[in-house]
Amino acid sequence: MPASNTNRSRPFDRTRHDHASETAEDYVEAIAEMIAKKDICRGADLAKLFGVSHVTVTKTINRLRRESLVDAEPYRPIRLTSKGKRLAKATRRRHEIVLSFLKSLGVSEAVATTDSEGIEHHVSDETLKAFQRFVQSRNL
Amino acid sequence: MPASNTNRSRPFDRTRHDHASETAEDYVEAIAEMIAKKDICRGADLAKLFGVSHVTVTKTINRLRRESLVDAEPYRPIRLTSKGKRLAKATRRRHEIVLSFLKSLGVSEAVATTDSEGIEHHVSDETLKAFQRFVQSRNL
DNA sequence: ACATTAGTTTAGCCTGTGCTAAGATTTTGT
DNA sequence: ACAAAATCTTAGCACAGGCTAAACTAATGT
Repeated sequence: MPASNTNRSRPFDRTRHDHASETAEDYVEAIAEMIAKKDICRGADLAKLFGVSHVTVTKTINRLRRESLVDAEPYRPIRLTSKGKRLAKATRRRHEIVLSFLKSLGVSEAVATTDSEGIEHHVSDETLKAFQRFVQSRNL
Repeated sequence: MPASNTNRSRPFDRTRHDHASETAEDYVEAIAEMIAKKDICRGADLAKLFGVSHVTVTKTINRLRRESLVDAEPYRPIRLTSKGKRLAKATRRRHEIVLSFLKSLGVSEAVATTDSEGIEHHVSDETLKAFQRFVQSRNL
């Protein structure tokens, strides 16, 4: 969530809600990627990807539906709403910047992949811009 | 937790447990800092610092006690066990590296402070070393 | 067509982290 | 000494995200 990341008033404002939106970001990003790759996204795929049970996926998807990020009838593949697509796009952009930044810094591909997953949700717009500047300066 | 951070086998291995250990890290770090500063740490201080109710603090402290990170009798100030102190020290080191790294990158003090809070828990040893190298190279 | 398999949902449980309200204990001020 | 203030605990609720077991629906193969 680019906007809310910027407006974090004070430190230590990370609560249950922050965790929930991180999960939301991970899900919409993964859903968008799967649809791009295989034209379809099923809960079972997400369960495998995230290493959780399909039941957990169902529950989370229901929450995302409540939040109008995801659009899916029972027993049907999962799609993103336009709101979900927007969030997925923003999350992906952020993720890519963090990943290429870590690689530019000299972190190995494997570790950069893992760490960028964790870091992407905690990077403000200002820091993201600093990351971009750095990558750009390295790729001259 | 430096060790477990390094050994993350695959991406997306962040579960309830990861969130719980982030909380643990934040708590022991804060407790150590308060004791260093004011010689004493009370739940009410933590509640104010983290912006949660004191009841939430009590519950979390109870969990940390179960995990032998914290040592406290009822209605008494909170202390760290040696395990807690070790974790606090490691967390603090990590935090400081991330913070000075962000500042070296040109991120403002305020934003670096906030972002380092979020990022510190997701940085592997390899990435941390890359951060250190960068800071060092800037401070020549 | 229909049985098997794959995928999904529902029910019911647990833990962590959040809350308010109410009660208990310590500390503090007079 | 003791009332007021500060601090802490307990009880009881909510929600997110984890699980297994069991039931249901859809897709697939012969």
